[in-house]
Amino acid sequence: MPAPDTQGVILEVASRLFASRGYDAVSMRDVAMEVGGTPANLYYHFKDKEHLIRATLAHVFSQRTAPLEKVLLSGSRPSDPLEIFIEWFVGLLFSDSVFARLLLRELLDGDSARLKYLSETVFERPFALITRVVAGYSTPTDPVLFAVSVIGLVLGHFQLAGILPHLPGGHAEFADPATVSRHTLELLRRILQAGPHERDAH
Amino acid sequence: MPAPDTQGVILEVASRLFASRGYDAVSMRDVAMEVGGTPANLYYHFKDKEHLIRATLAHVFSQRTAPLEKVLLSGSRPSDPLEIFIEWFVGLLFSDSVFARLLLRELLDGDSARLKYLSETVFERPFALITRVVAGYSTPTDPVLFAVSVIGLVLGHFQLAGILPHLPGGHAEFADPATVSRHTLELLRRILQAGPHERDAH
DNA sequence: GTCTATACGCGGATAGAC
DNA sequence: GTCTATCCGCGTATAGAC
Repeated sequence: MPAPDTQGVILEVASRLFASRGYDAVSMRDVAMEVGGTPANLYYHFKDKEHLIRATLAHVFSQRTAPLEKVLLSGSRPSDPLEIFIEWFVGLLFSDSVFARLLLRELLDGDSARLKYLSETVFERPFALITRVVAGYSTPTDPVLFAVSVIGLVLGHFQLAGILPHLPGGHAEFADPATVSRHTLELLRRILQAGPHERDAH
Repeated sequence: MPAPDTQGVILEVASRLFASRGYDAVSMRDVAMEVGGTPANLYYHFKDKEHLIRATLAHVFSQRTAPLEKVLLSGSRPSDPLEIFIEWFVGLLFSDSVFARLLLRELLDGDSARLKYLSETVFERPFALITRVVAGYSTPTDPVLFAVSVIGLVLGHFQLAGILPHLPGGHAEFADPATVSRHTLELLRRILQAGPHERDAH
């Protein structure tokens, strides 16, 4: 077994806490306590709280998006890449709340510098992959813009899942991954088939 | 002119600060200072911070969503209700960062009790209205689920607007309201036209 | 690497005068 | 209604021993 690897343990604990409660609501004391150490030791491994946050984000985002490349290549032949992506992304969001919540936190509160940093270090690749996937279809507008729609649609469904049960007509099943996955795919297929380029598609 | 109305002033200031920095990062002192008063006086008007937050949210959400009913009715005839809604919602999100950010904050961090409270007091009506709008078209699946897609799609575009300029191919114009509005409408129209119920629509 | 001890300001919240 | 004064715990961060 590998050495205890304190840094890794800290990042795991921090990612869980930051994701569920937010950066401000989680103190260095909280993280240290749950790691089984002291705040002082955290400051040995990370210069300050901001650096711990950045390291946590980079760790989680890069780790979780790394499989995408493989997933897209190794899909079973009959399914199309868009389906593979949607199912992977929906599955990730709904099953991995650490990833999901940290991502939404950054989109909401990440300052421009942090977003730029994260884009360059981790998001560029996966976003380019998704753009290339949708570019394989005959998109009604610019593929990049359409990629944003695809990601946004899934993200939106995930976010609304929490409030949906309280809204009129909002059955709980509308907020489950299988439904979201099937439904968004259905919508996207209709868009992809309805265009004037229909003949060239597929 | 109406009386100074301290409560209202507090809510305005609080909504601005909470929206931009988050609840934890804004102290009662911060709010008091910007209001031109003291923390003690805030506690005269609101039991504690949690109550101030709830009052702020209810204030902002109900105020901003109130016009929706009128907007949907008074649309110029040639445009369809979905277009009216999309343009209103996109415009609201992109022009009113207080509303937009508080909404996203709640979807992310609102506990179930607060989401239930907000749903019952302010979101039920607008959501039902939107559901009814989309139900006027031949939606491919359940109208409620489709309403979630419509809201989610717009919300997703708005959220990604902040990071888009840093991503490959992410031109700044893709993140502006006019583009988002036009583009999402284009997508939705394709979905609405592609269904097997096409003949019955419109 | 990890600890103990500690500095010091800021946080929510209340008592009681005006 | 609004203030001054205050309590007290918790926050980040560091010094220095082990």
